[in-house]
Amino acid sequence: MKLNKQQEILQFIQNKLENEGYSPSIREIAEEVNLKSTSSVQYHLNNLIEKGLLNKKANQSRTLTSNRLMSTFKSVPVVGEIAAGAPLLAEENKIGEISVPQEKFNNNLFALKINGDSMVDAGIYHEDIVVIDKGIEPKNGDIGAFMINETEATVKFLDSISGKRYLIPANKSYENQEVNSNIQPIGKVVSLFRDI
Amino acid sequence: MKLNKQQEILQFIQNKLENEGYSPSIREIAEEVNLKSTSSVQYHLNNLIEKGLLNKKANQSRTLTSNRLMSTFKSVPVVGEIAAGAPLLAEENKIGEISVPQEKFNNNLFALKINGDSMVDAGIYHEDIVVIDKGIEPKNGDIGAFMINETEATVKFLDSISGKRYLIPANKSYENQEVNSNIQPIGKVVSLFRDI
DNA sequence: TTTTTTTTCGAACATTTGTTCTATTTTATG
DNA sequence: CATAAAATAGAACAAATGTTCGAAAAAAAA
Repeated sequence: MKLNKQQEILQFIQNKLENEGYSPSIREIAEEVNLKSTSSVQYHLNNLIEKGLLNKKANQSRTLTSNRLMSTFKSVPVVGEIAAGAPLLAEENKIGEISVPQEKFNNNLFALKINGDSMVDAGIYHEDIVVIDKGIEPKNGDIGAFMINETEATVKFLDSISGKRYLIPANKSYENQEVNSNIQPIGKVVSLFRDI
Repeated sequence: MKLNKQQEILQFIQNKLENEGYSPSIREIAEEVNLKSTSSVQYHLNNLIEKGLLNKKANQSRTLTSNRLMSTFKSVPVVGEIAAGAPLLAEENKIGEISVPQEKFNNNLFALKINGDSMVDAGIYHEDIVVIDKGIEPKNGDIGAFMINETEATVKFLDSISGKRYLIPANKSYENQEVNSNIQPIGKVVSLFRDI
Protein backbone atom coordinates (compact mmCIF):
# COMPACT_ATOMS: atom_id res chain seq x y z
CA MET A 1 0.00 0.00 0.00
CA LYS A 2 1.28 3.45 -0.86
CA LEU A 3 1.37 6.01 1.89
CA ASN A 4 1.40 9.69 1.23
CA LYS A 5 3.74 11.92 3.17
CA GLN A 6 1.22 12.83 5.82
CA GLN A 7 0.30 9.24 6.55
CA GLU A 8 3.96 8.39 6.55
CA ILE A 9 4.71 11.11 9.06
CA LEU A 10 1.79 10.20 11.27
CA GLN A 11 2.82 6.58 11.19
CA PHE A 12 6.38 7.39 12.17
CA ILE A 13 5.28 9.58 15.07
CA GLN A 14 2.94 6.92 16.37
CA ASN A 15 5.59 4.25 16.11
CA LYS A 16 8.09 6.40 17.90
CA LEU A 17 5.63 7.20 20.66
CA GLU A 18 4.71 3.60 21.06
CA ASN A 19 8.17 2.11 20.88
CA GLU A 20 10.37 4.77 22.45
CA GLY A 21 7.85 6.51 24.63
CA TYR A 22 8.53 10.02 23.39
CA SER A 23 7.92 12.15 20.36
CA PRO A 24 10.41 12.56 17.52
CA SER A 25 11.82 16.00 16.77
CA ILE A 26 10.98 17.77 13.54
CA ARG A 27 14.40 17.00 12.14
CA GLU A 28 14.11 13.34 13.02
CA ILE A 29 10.84 13.23 11.13
CA ALA A 30 12.38 14.99 8.16
CA GLU A 31 15.14 12.43 7.95
CA GLU A 32 12.79 9.49 8.36
CA VAL A 33 10.42 10.50 5.59
CA ASN A 34 13.10 11.90 3.29
CA LEU A 35 12.25 15.55 3.47
CA LYS A 36 15.22 17.85 3.35
CA SER A 37 13.69 20.83 5.03
CA THR A 38 12.22 21.11 8.48
CA SER A 39 9.65 23.49 7.16
CA SER A 40 8.30 20.80 4.88
CA VAL A 41 7.65 18.73 7.92
CA GLN A 42 6.02 21.68 9.67
CA TYR A 43 3.78 22.06 6.69
CA HIS A 44 2.49 18.52 7.08
CA LEU A 45 2.37 18.70 10.85
CA ASN A 46 0.14 21.75 10.73
CA ASN A 47 -2.06 19.88 8.35
CA LEU A 48 -2.29 16.86 10.61
CA ILE A 49 -2.99 19.07 13.59
CA GLU A 50 -5.80 20.81 11.78
CA LYS A 51 -7.30 17.46 10.96
CA GLY A 52 -7.20 16.68 14.65
CA LEU A 53 -4.87 13.74 14.20
CA LEU A 54 -2.02 15.29 16.16
CA ASN A 55 -1.45 17.64 19.03
CA LYS A 56 1.56 19.73 19.83
CA LYS A 57 2.61 22.44 22.22
CA ALA A 58 4.00 25.54 20.53
CA ASN A 59 7.70 26.19 20.96
CA GLN A 60 8.24 23.03 22.90
CA SER A 61 10.30 20.20 21.59
CA ARG A 62 9.09 16.66 21.25
CA THR A 63 5.58 17.41 22.40
CA LEU A 64 3.75 15.75 19.56
CA THR A 65 1.00 13.45 20.74
CA SER A 66 -1.49 11.37 18.84
CA ASN A 67 -5.05 11.26 20.08
CA ARG A 68 -5.35 7.69 18.94
CA LEU A 69 -2.45 6.70 21.13
CA MET A 70 -3.18 8.63 24.28
CA SER A 71 -3.47 5.69 26.59
CA THR A 72 -7.13 4.86 26.77
CA PHE A 73 -6.44 2.00 29.11
CA LYS A 74 -5.19 1.94 32.65
CA SER A 75 -3.74 -0.95 34.50
CA VAL A 76 -4.82 -2.41 37.80
CA PRO A 77 -2.88 -4.88 39.94
CA VAL A 78 -3.80 -8.55 39.98
CA VAL A 79 -3.70 -10.27 43.36
CA GLY A 80 -3.19 -13.99 43.63
CA GLU A 81 -3.06 -16.15 46.70
CA ILE A 82 -3.04 -13.98 49.77
CA ALA A 83 0.03 -14.28 51.93
CA ALA A 84 -0.88 -14.75 55.58
CA GLY A 85 -0.78 -11.48 57.44
CA ALA A 86 -0.13 -9.36 54.38
CA PRO A 87 -2.76 -6.79 53.50
CA LEU A 88 -4.74 -7.68 50.41
CA LEU A 89 -3.01 -5.27 48.09
CA ALA A 90 0.48 -5.71 49.47
CA GLU A 91 3.20 -5.92 46.86
CA GLU A 92 3.91 -9.53 47.83
CA ASN A 93 0.42 -10.59 46.79
CA LYS A 94 0.68 -9.02 43.40
CA ILE A 95 1.05 -11.43 40.51
CA GLY A 96 0.53 -9.18 37.54
CA GLU A 97 -1.46 -6.46 35.92
CA ILE A 98 -4.41 -6.20 33.62
CA SER A 99 -5.83 -3.16 31.90
CA VAL A 100 -9.26 -1.63 31.92
CA PRO A 101 -10.74 1.10 29.71
CA GLN A 102 -9.91 4.53 31.04
CA GLU A 103 -13.56 5.53 31.33
CA LYS A 104 -14.20 2.63 33.68
CA PHE A 105 -11.05 3.14 35.69
CA ASN A 106 -10.98 4.41 39.23
CA ASN A 107 -8.57 4.08 42.08
CA ASN A 108 -10.66 1.50 43.87
CA LEU A 109 -10.12 -1.16 41.24
CA PHE A 110 -7.97 -4.22 41.61
CA ALA A 111 -8.16 -7.75 40.28
CA LEU A 112 -8.22 -11.16 41.88
CA LYS A 113 -7.30 -14.52 40.40
CA ILE A 114 -10.01 -17.05 41.06
CA ASN A 115 -9.08 -20.24 42.83
CA GLY A 116 -11.58 -23.09 42.58
CA ASP A 117 -14.81 -23.78 40.79
CA SER A 118 -17.37 -22.53 43.28
CA MET A 119 -18.73 -20.01 40.80
CA VAL A 120 -18.70 -22.00 37.56
CA ASP A 121 -22.45 -21.74 37.15
CA ALA A 122 -22.08 -17.98 37.03
CA GLY A 123 -19.50 -18.38 34.29
CA ILE A 124 -16.54 -17.74 36.57
CA TYR A 125 -13.93 -20.43 36.21
CA HIS A 126 -10.83 -21.52 38.04
CA GLU A 127 -7.97 -19.15 37.21
CA ASP A 128 -10.23 -16.51 35.76
CA ILE A 129 -9.34 -12.99 36.82
CA VAL A 130 -12.10 -10.81 38.22
CA VAL A 131 -11.90 -7.06 38.60
CA ILE A 132 -13.23 -5.74 41.88
CA ASP A 133 -14.35 -2.25 42.75
CA LYS A 134 -13.61 -1.63 46.41
CA GLY A 135 -15.72 1.47 46.23
CA ILE A 136 -18.94 -0.46 45.65
CA GLU A 137 -20.34 -2.47 48.51
CA PRO A 138 -21.95 -5.62 47.12
CA LYS A 139 -25.72 -5.63 47.46
CA ASN A 140 -28.08 -8.59 47.50
CA GLY A 141 -27.89 -10.37 44.18
CA ASP A 142 -24.46 -9.00 43.37
CA ILE A 143 -21.32 -10.99 42.91
CA GLY A 144 -18.86 -9.69 45.46
CA ALA A 145 -15.42 -10.34 46.83
CA PHE A 146 -15.17 -11.05 50.54
CA MET A 147 -12.36 -11.44 52.99
CA ILE A 148 -12.74 -14.40 55.31
CA ASN A 149 -10.89 -14.38 58.61
CA GLU A 150 -8.62 -11.72 57.20
CA THR A 151 -6.61 -14.34 55.39
CA GLU A 152 -8.62 -15.57 52.45
CA ALA A 153 -10.38 -13.73 49.65
CA THR A 154 -13.38 -15.35 48.03
CA VAL A 155 -15.84 -14.45 45.32
CA LYS A 156 -19.52 -15.34 45.81
CA PHE A 157 -23.05 -14.18 45.29
CA LEU A 158 -24.43 -12.22 48.21
CA ASP A 159 -28.10 -12.65 49.08
CA SER A 160 -30.62 -12.80 51.89
CA ILE A 161 -32.51 -15.95 52.77
CA SER A 162 -35.28 -15.53 55.33
CA GLY A 163 -33.70 -12.49 56.85
CA LYS A 164 -30.12 -13.75 57.04
CA ARG A 165 -27.35 -12.87 54.62
CA TYR A 166 -25.35 -15.57 52.94
CA LEU A 167 -22.41 -15.95 50.59
CA ILE A 168 -23.84 -18.18 47.92
CA PRO A 169 -21.63 -20.15 45.52
CA ALA A 170 -22.87 -20.70 41.98
CA ASN A 171 -22.18 -24.43 42.17
CA LYS A 172 -24.56 -26.78 43.93
CA SER A 173 -21.77 -28.88 45.31
CA TYR A 174 -20.73 -26.03 47.61
CA GLU A 175 -22.60 -24.77 50.63
CA ASN A 176 -23.95 -21.39 51.50
CA GLN A 177 -22.04 -19.54 54.18
CA GLU A 178 -23.75 -17.21 56.60
CA VAL A 179 -22.26 -13.74 56.79
CA ASN A 180 -20.79 -13.11 60.22
CA SER A 181 -18.11 -10.94 61.73
CA ASN A 182 -15.37 -13.07 60.18
CA ILE A 183 -16.56 -12.10 56.72
CA GLN A 184 -15.78 -8.65 55.44
CA PRO A 185 -16.95 -7.35 52.07
CA ILE A 186 -14.13 -6.16 49.86
CA GLY A 187 -16.06 -4.90 46.89
CA LYS A 188 -18.22 -5.72 43.93
CA VAL A 189 -17.06 -7.80 41.00
CA VAL A 190 -17.38 -5.65 37.89
CA SER A 191 -15.62 -7.54 35.12
CA LEU A 192 -13.82 -10.69 34.20
CA PHE A 193 -10.86 -11.88 32.12
CA ARG A 194 -9.99 -15.35 31.00
CA ASP A 195 -7.22 -16.98 29.03
CA ILE A 196 -8.44 -19.89 26.96
CA MET B 1 2.81 11.20 53.35
CA LYS B 2 6.01 13.16 52.90
CA LEU B 3 7.82 12.76 49.63
CA ASN B 4 11.50 13.41 49.24
CA LYS B 5 12.74 15.30 46.22
CA GLN B 6 13.41 12.23 44.15
CA GLN B 7 9.98 10.78 44.71
CA GLU B 8 8.50 14.17 44.03
CA ILE B 9 10.37 14.44 40.75
CA LEU B 10 9.49 10.92 39.67
CA GLN B 11 5.87 11.54 40.51
CA PHE B 12 5.79 14.73 38.48
CA ILE B 13 7.35 13.08 35.47
CA GLN B 14 4.93 10.20 35.59
CA ASN B 15 1.97 12.52 35.93
CA LYS B 16 3.14 14.61 33.05
CA LEU B 17 3.68 11.56 30.88
CA GLU B 18 0.30 10.18 31.74
CA ASN B 19 -1.68 13.38 31.47
CA GLU B 20 0.08 15.32 28.73
CA GLY B 21 1.64 12.46 26.85
CA TYR B 22 5.16 13.83 26.83
CA SER B 23 8.05 14.33 29.19
CA PRO B 24 8.71 17.58 31.07
CA SER B 25 11.92 19.48 30.44
CA ILE B 26 14.55 19.78 33.15
CA ARG B 27 13.55 23.36 33.81
CA GLU B 28 9.90 22.48 34.08
CA ILE B 29 10.81 19.90 36.67
CA ALA B 30 12.94 22.43 38.55
CA GLU B 31 10.07 24.85 38.76
CA GLU B 32 7.57 22.20 39.80
CA VAL B 33 9.61 20.83 42.68
CA ASN B 34 11.03 24.20 43.74
CA LEU B 35 14.61 23.72 42.77
CA LYS B 36 16.32 26.83 41.50
CA SER B 37 19.00 25.16 39.48
CA THR B 38 18.72 22.78 36.58
CA SER B 39 21.80 20.98 37.82
CA SER B 40 20.00 20.09 41.02
CA VAL B 41 17.40 18.36 38.93
CA GLN B 42 20.08 16.63 36.90
CA TYR B 43 21.55 15.40 40.12
CA HIS B 44 18.32 13.68 41.06
CA LEU B 45 17.59 12.48 37.56
CA ASN B 46 20.92 10.72 37.36
CA ASN B 47 20.11 9.13 40.65
CA LEU B 48 16.72 7.94 39.45
CA ILE B 49 18.23 6.64 36.23
CA GLU B 50 20.83 4.66 38.13
CA LYS B 51 18.10 3.12 40.19
CA GLY B 52 16.44 2.07 36.97
CA LEU B 53 13.33 4.12 37.63
CA LEU B 54 13.82 6.41 34.66
CA ASN B 55 15.28 6.35 31.20
CA LYS B 56 16.52 9.18 29.10
CA LYS B 57 18.34 9.77 25.86
CA ALA B 58 21.46 11.90 26.20
CA ASN B 59 21.33 15.38 24.70
CA GLN B 60 17.74 15.01 23.66
CA SER B 61 15.01 17.07 25.16
CA ARG B 62 11.94 15.63 26.79
CA THR B 63 12.97 12.04 26.37
CA LEU B 64 12.41 10.96 29.95
CA THR B 65 10.43 7.76 30.18
CA SER B 66 9.35 5.70 33.12
CA ASN B 67 9.60 1.95 32.83
CA ARG B 68 6.50 1.58 34.94
CA LEU B 69 4.53 3.59 32.44
CA MET B 70 5.79 2.22 29.16
CA SER B 71 2.56 0.89 27.75
CA THR B 72 2.61 -2.84 28.34
CA PHE B 73 -0.77 -3.26 26.74
CA LYS B 74 -1.89 -3.07 23.16
CA SER B 75 -5.36 -2.62 21.89
CA VAL B 76 -7.27 -4.77 19.44
CA PRO B 77 -10.52 -3.89 17.67
CA VAL B 78 -13.83 -5.32 18.83
CA VAL B 79 -16.23 -6.39 16.13
CA GLY B 80 -19.95 -6.57 16.78
CA GLU B 81 -22.72 -7.59 14.46
CA ILE B 82 -21.37 -8.07 10.98
CA ALA B 83 -22.79 -5.79 8.36
CA ALA B 84 -23.86 -7.71 5.28
CA GLY B 85 -21.21 -7.63 2.62
CA ALA B 86 -18.64 -5.87 4.76
CA PRO B 87 -15.43 -7.76 5.47
CA LEU B 88 -15.15 -8.94 9.04
CA LEU B 89 -12.70 -6.28 10.16
CA ALA B 90 -14.17 -3.40 8.21
CA GLU B 91 -14.38 -0.16 10.09
CA GLU B 92 -18.16 -0.26 10.02
CA ASN B 93 -18.22 -3.45 12.06
CA LYS B 94 -15.98 -2.06 14.76
CA ILE B 95 -17.72 -1.27 18.02
CA GLY B 96 -14.79 -0.61 20.32
CA GLU B 97 -11.40 -1.67 21.55
CA ILE B 98 -10.00 -3.78 24.29
CA SER B 99 -6.42 -4.22 25.37
CA VAL B 100 -4.25 -7.25 25.72
CA PRO B 101 -0.86 -7.66 27.37
CA GLN B 102 1.92 -6.71 25.02
CA GLU B 103 3.60 -10.10 25.29
CA LYS B 104 0.46 -11.80 24.02
CA PHE B 105 -0.18 -9.28 21.29
CA ASN B 106 0.20 -10.00 17.62
CA ASN B 107 -1.27 -8.54 14.49
CA ASN B 108 -3.69 -11.41 13.99
CA LEU B 109 -5.73 -10.57 17.07
CA PHE B 110 -9.18 -9.08 17.07
CA ALA B 111 -12.20 -9.42 19.32
CA LEU B 112 -15.80 -10.42 18.77
CA LYS B 113 -18.83 -9.65 20.86
CA ILE B 114 -20.80 -12.80 21.57
CA ASN B 115 -24.44 -12.86 20.57
CA GLY B 116 -26.53 -15.58 22.16
CA ASP B 117 -26.09 -18.28 24.73
CA SER B 118 -24.93 -21.20 22.64
CA MET B 119 -21.66 -21.43 24.58
CA VAL B 120 -22.83 -20.81 28.14
CA ASP B 121 -21.69 -24.23 29.32
CA ALA B 122 -18.17 -23.28 28.31
CA GLY B 123 -18.49 -20.14 30.41
CA ILE B 124 -19.02 -17.87 27.42
CA TYR B 125 -22.07 -15.68 27.90
CA HIS B 126 -24.19 -13.40 25.79
CA GLU B 127 -22.36 -10.09 25.27
CA ASP B 128 -19.04 -11.45 26.41
CA ILE B 129 -16.13 -10.38 24.26
CA VAL B 130 -13.79 -13.04 22.98
CA VAL B 131 -10.34 -12.41 21.54
CA ILE B 132 -9.56 -14.37 18.42
CA ASP B 133 -6.20 -15.15 16.89
CA LYS B 134 -6.61 -15.36 13.14
CA GLY B 135 -3.15 -16.86 12.94
CA ILE B 136 -4.18 -20.04 14.74
CA GLU B 137 -6.45 -22.46 12.93
CA PRO B 138 -8.76 -24.08 15.46
CA LYS B 139 -8.05 -27.77 15.97
CA ASN B 140 -10.37 -30.46 17.27
CA GLY B 141 -11.33 -29.63 20.83
CA ASP B 142 -10.59 -25.94 20.44
CA ILE B 143 -13.05 -23.14 20.71
CA GLY B 144 -12.92 -21.29 17.43
CA ALA B 145 -14.58 -18.50 15.54
CA PHE B 146 -16.15 -19.37 12.21
CA MET B 147 -17.69 -17.46 9.39
CA ILE B 148 -20.95 -18.89 8.13
CA ASN B 149 -22.09 -18.03 4.62
CA GLU B 150 -19.72 -15.08 4.69
CA THR B 151 -22.24 -13.06 6.64
CA GLU B 152 -22.31 -14.36 10.19
CA ALA B 153 -19.54 -15.01 12.69
CA THR B 154 -20.06 -17.64 15.34
CA VAL B 155 -18.05 -19.11 18.18
CA LYS B 156 -18.23 -22.86 18.79
CA PHE B 157 -16.25 -25.91 19.76
CA LEU B 158 -14.75 -27.73 16.79
CA ASP B 159 -14.56 -31.50 16.93
CA SER B 160 -14.81 -34.68 14.91
CA ILE B 161 -17.58 -37.22 15.36
CA SER B 162 -17.18 -40.49 13.46
CA GLY B 163 -14.97 -38.92 10.88
CA LYS B 164 -17.00 -35.80 10.25
CA ARG B 165 -16.20 -32.35 11.65
CA TYR B 166 -18.80 -30.38 13.51
CA LEU B 167 -19.27 -27.03 15.13
CA ILE B 168 -20.48 -27.97 18.58
CA PRO B 169 -22.27 -25.52 20.86
CA ALA B 170 -21.72 -25.81 24.59
CA ASN B 171 -25.44 -25.77 25.27
CA LYS B 172 -27.56 -28.87 24.81
CA SER B 173 -30.48 -26.90 23.47
CA TYR B 174 -28.51 -26.11 20.32
CA GLU B 175 -27.60 -28.53 17.56
CA ASN B 176 -24.29 -29.54 16.13
CA GLN B 177 -23.56 -28.20 12.71
CA GLU B 178 -21.53 -30.13 10.19
CA VAL B 179 -18.62 -28.24 8.70
CA ASN B 180 -19.11 -27.69 5.00
CA SER B 181 -17.99 -25.22 2.40
CA ASN B 182 -20.24 -22.52 3.80
CA ILE B 183 -18.26 -22.55 7.03
CA GLN B 184 -14.85 -20.94 7.09
CA PRO B 185 -12.63 -20.95 10.16
CA ILE B 186 -11.58 -17.47 11.26
CA GLY B 187 -9.31 -18.30 14.13
CA LYS B 188 -8.93 -19.67 17.62
CA VAL B 189 -10.50 -18.08 20.68
CA VAL B 190 -7.67 -17.21 23.06
CA SER B 191 -9.21 -15.07 25.76
CA LEU B 192 -12.39 -13.56 27.08
CA PHE B 193 -13.69 -10.35 28.68
CA ARG B 194 -16.92 -9.75 30.50
CA ASP B 195 -18.60 -6.82 32.16
CA ILE B 196 -20.65 -7.85 35.15
C1' DT C 1 0.05 24.84 -22.48
C1' DT C 2 -1.06 28.02 -18.97
C1' DT C 3 -2.54 28.78 -14.48
C1' DT C 4 -3.23 27.53 -9.94
C1' DT C 5 -2.43 24.84 -6.05
C1' DT C 6 0.32 21.87 -3.41
C1' DT C 7 4.59 20.55 -1.82
C1' DT C 8 9.43 21.11 -0.96
C1' DC C 9 13.63 23.59 -0.06
C1' DG C 10 17.07 26.60 2.18
C1' DA C 11 18.64 29.47 5.32
C1' DA C 12 18.53 32.33 9.13
C1' DC C 13 16.87 33.11 13.65
C1' DA C 14 15.22 32.82 18.41
C1' DT C 15 14.37 29.67 22.11
C1' DT C 16 14.37 25.89 24.50
C1' DT C 17 16.93 22.65 26.52
C1' DG C 18 20.60 19.46 28.18
C1' DT C 19 25.29 19.58 30.05
C1' DT C 20 29.13 20.78 32.84
C1' DC C 21 31.82 22.86 36.51
C1' DT C 22 32.66 25.11 40.69
C1' DA C 23 31.10 27.00 44.84
C1' DT C 24 27.89 27.16 48.54
C1' DT C 25 24.65 25.36 51.63
C1' DT C 26 22.47 21.78 54.11
C1' DT C 27 22.31 17.41 56.23
C1' DA C 28 24.20 13.42 58.19
C1' DT C 29 28.01 11.08 60.78
C1' DG C 30 31.64 10.21 64.03
C1' DC D 1 32.11 20.22 67.40
C1' DA D 2 34.63 18.63 63.31
C1' DT D 3 34.34 16.14 59.18
C1' DA D 4 32.34 13.96 55.44
C1' DA D 5 28.57 13.35 52.45
C1' DA D 6 24.54 14.90 50.15
C1' DA D 7 21.95 18.43 48.08
C1' DT D 8 21.43 22.92 45.97
C1' DA D 9 22.71 26.97 43.44
C1' DG D 10 24.56 29.81 39.64
C1' DA D 11 26.36 30.68 35.57
C1' DA D 12 28.08 29.81 31.22
C1' DC D 13 28.08 26.96 27.20
C1' DA D 14 26.93 23.98 23.34
C1' DA D 15 23.56 21.64 21.06
C1' DA D 16 19.01 20.52 19.81
C1' DT D 17 14.90 22.24 18.29
C1' DG D 18 10.79 24.93 16.79
C1' DT D 19 9.63 28.88 13.86
C1' DT D 20 9.39 31.88 9.97
C1' DC D 21 9.71 33.61 5.23
C1' DG D 22 10.56 33.78 0.56
C1' DA D 23 11.57 31.22 -3.40
C1' DA D 24 11.72 27.10 -6.20
C1' DA D 25 9.90 22.84 -7.75
C1' DA D 26 6.32 19.55 -8.55
C1' DA D 27 1.71 18.28 -9.20
C1' DA D 28 -2.92 19.22 -10.35
C1' DA D 29 -6.42 21.78 -12.65
C1' DA D 30 -8.20 24.51 -16.31
